[in-house]
Amino acid sequence: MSNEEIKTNFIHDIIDADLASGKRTQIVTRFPPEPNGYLHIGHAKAICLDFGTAEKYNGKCHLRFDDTNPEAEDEEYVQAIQDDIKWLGFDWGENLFWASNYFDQMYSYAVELIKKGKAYVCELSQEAFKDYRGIPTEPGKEPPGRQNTIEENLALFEKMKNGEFEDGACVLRARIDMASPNLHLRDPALYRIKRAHHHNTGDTWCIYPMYDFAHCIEDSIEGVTHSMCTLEFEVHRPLYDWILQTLEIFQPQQIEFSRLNLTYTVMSKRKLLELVNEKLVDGWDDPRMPTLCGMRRRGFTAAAIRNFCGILGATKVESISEIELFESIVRDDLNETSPRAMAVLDPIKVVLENYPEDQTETFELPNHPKKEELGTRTVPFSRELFIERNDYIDVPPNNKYKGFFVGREVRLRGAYLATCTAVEKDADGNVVFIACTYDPKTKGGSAPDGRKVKGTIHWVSAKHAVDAEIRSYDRLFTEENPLADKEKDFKEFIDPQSLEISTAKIEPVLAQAVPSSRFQFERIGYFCADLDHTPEAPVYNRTLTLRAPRK
RNA sequence: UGCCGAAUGGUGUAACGGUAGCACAAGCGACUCUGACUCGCUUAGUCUAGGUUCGAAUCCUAGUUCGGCAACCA
Repeated sequence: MSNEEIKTNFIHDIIDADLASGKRTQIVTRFPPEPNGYLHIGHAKAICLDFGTAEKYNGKCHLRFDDTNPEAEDEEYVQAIQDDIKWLGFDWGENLFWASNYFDQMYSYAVELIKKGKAYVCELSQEAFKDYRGIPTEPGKEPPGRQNTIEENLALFEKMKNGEFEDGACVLRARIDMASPNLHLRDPALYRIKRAHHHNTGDTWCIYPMYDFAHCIEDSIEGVTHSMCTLEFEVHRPLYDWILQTLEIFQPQQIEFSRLNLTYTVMSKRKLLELVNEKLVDGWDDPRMPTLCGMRRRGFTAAAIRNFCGILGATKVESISEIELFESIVRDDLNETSPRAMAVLDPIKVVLENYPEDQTETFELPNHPKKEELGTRTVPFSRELFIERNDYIDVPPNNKYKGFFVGREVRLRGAYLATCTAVEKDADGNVVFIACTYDPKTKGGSAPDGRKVKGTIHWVSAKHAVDAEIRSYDRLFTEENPLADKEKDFKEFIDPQSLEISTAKIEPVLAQAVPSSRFQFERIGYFCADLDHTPEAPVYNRTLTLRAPRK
């Protein structure tokens, strides 16, 4: 696998300039997940940028849980998020932080804002405030309470904190500009009353800071120099800056980049949740999901995901990347690293009529055609074998056909050359078994007389074969962009064939593999032993097929 | 009709005033004990119009198109 070079991008240009000018002398970034769901490949892009940038500049990247909304968040996600980041190969070391650990500090900053006349308690209902905020093309109106004295606001805010108001009775607002063309500057809410049990602070607080107030302060406290986020926060940046400037505290620079979108998938947390809730997939770690746990179960590698994110880079252009690029990078990685083995997915029996009935022999086959260091494995061979049904045909369609037809000699990979002599069919014309003769002088697969054969096919010895459940996964949706059609629900575009379960004949080493091990099933694709896999009941997930010409 | 942002082959990106390059995709071919891998070749791009300049994808102006923004979510 090529090491995932961090390409330069516009963010690094900014950092280079900041370092050159002396504005910054060290680089601190952060990845700030809200513990309210599982990480997906879109998050991986952010993780690679945040951690990758810190790595590139010998800086630090903090992992900070942005746990400011206890209603939405849950402890269950905290460990899963950490596991996923570690799996991707990043390490935050000692730098694990929680927004909730700053609640005291945030509260005093809010008090400070009030003292500066820059915040006030507003008793307008959420609904009523909409009226005052106005619409983009027209200025808003001054809400009642905006002219409260500092003392009044201080007292009211304290009451808010002390639980003297009902949930939603009032909020603390920044006093900025009710006529601003940027709606986020029309006196945004800073604190809301919400009696919810917090996983970290318990019932200490009944008021919680809003994202806009909390996030910039978290970054500032931690000395983050470059705070990267996605494009939709662009219009929040003036507020981010306003809060820190008004508070006169350390000011990180917020830099926005575009989200990762992929063809044939959806990325929004809400939509993924719909798939899970409606049981259209088998949970968050369904191998068709773009979640990191799903992709891991599918057999995709962390290196491929990192490499992919690195190749995509970062820009401010809204884009949708082709899944083909990701798949190509996965294949590159898996081709290098996966041991080979043989499995027959659609078996049909071959009988080598001149091979002794009770004989069994074994072959030591290399696990990788180009990497000797991956070693060899023992593969048993006997008179009856399984081969793929489509490796026999009555009449070859073209001269590229590799398989058997009557009279055709092919190579049984790593074993012998064999010639098809006859085929046995049932009343309906279905092939029951194929009769062949093998050439004992071709042991190992090459003929002493130097004759060439057109094809090499894979096989499994019938009496040694183990039945395995194969879960063949494919792209979840039939449309490149399942969200493009506004008339239809994206779930209508789910491909019913995105999971097909079958039973295969696999060679013994594949049964013995431990869960999560990856193989290339020769001539078929890349497979990964599922979490459910046991030697007695093997289960393999298809990660990807081998590259194949389009049908 | 307000504000913010973005426009380079089919897709994702690079070029930082000096030969528009790379990868994926697509097509053709070679090689092959995997129709894989590998290798060779081909197709294809600077949103438009002006301007500055010896020279513009890059700077300026105007326009066009696309995206985001009106949670007590993040």
